[in-house]
Amino acid sequence: MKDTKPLPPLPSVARDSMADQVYRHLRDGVMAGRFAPGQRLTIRGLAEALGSSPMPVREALRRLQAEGAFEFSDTARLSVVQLSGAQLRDVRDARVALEGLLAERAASRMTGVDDAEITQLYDRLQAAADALDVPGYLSANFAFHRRIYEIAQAPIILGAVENFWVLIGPCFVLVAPDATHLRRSMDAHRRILDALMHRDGPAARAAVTDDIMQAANCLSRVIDKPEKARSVAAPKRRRRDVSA
Amino acid sequence: MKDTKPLPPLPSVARDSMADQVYRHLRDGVMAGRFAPGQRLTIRGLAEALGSSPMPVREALRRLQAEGAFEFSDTARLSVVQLSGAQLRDVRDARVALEGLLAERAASRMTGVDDAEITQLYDRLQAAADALDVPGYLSANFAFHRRIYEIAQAPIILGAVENFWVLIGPCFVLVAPDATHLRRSMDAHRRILDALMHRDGPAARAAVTDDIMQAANCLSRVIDKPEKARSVAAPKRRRRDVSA
DNA sequence: GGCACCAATTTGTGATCACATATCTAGAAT
DNA sequence: ATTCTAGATATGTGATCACAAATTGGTGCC
Repeated sequence: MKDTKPLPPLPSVARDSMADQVYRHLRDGVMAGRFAPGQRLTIRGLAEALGSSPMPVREALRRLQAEGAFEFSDTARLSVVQLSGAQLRDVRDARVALEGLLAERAASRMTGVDDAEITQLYDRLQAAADALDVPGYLSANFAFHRRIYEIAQAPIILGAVENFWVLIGPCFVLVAPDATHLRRSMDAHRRILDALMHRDGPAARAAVTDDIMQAANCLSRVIDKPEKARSVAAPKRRRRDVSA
Repeated sequence: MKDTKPLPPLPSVARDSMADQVYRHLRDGVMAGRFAPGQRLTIRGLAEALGSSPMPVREALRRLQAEGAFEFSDTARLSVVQLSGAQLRDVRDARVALEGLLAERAASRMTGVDDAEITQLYDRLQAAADALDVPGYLSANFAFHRRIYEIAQAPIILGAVENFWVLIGPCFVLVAPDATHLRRSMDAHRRILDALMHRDGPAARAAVTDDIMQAANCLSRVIDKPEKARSVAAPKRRRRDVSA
């Protein structure tokens, strides 16, 4: 009769409002390169695609606006942020500084359990690279780096780093699956893995730096060059928002 | 009769919605240390204090949640984020990395016009320090650093740095006006100023690093020590939200 | 006196509506 | 055929309401 008390201690699954779900969904989508730079979206359109009312979408978008993923134009129109070449270099430099810090710290805190997990994520990354699966590669790449940085036990810094990932996510829709780039990238990842296994902080920092620099070089080749590839950002007419 | 066209070109003041105003107001308040760590707030209370409906406040809070200034607990209760000692050290390290980068870059891009502006902001900072005016000092301090970093022309990185400032803002309500600390801080600021005037990047980075490290030391003395000072965060009863 | 229990209030969340403005679509004039 | 214009539609913003969960305040029981 009075077993109404033993219930409260249940995990409570950390509170997951609809706005939170929409937020994570959109954020993951941005980081996985499912939105093109400059792409126009609408609150109502996203709400319909996600099967919710506009309200949770509004709140999720405000968060993503703060993170720099989306922007509201002067005329209050919603669009995916489009980074310039200079801004892309800023992100690169900031990433080198912050992720280098995290990589170095992670190397000194690695344990045997971490070795196994990191290696497993590395294998998944390799598989995505072999399959030339860009979205899959992006997800696996971020998962690989995130797991490493989590070992550094600096959630605040990791949060800032993830914000930068959100910024560069859309840029990757402009780059086609390039075997050469993927191979070079995997080379850097291999060096990151080795450095971590040897608990070599400076080497881990150097490898992460190379990885970031190389990704930036790859992106700089397609940014600030309004040649083609714009077909992705502006599909002529009917720019109905994506369902992703 | 057809003078409806010549109007559009008006400045349009860059679109300033009520949600934007509330956002800036709260953000400035947090950075100026007008909110205590852990302080409980309510959407309706803030809306009433700011003379708006709950709607703009909700959207502003979502942005500030993304920046880490406020948080919604498991039970969806709103409060000012309270950084632990470890998190404070993370912010310190990230600031050293990012602000050092910006300071070094600023030193190489300084012009005579910048010299005058920075000097002027330095004088304002000195005045606030002499008056032992903590809120005024905080505002002047951030304005001084922001102006310097703007010269580095890396808005993306500056945005990330300002996010860190938002995080440490509330901590400063716990620290009383300390003449010793303020004097030491002004010493670092003096060195920053000198380095910039001599266009000495490495020296500017070193001075900024010292400034950040010293501020962190100051804060670490009052964080993670639940002695008193909690009277500010929890005014016994009636924790009606502030009007600031 | 302390503690458990229940009613009243508070509060975040989601939904819906009204409105102003921007954008789009058609139609007409040249 | 092109361009300009006016009607129609689309869209972000702000306000209000309903609701469920949580907090609070008081009451009585041990």
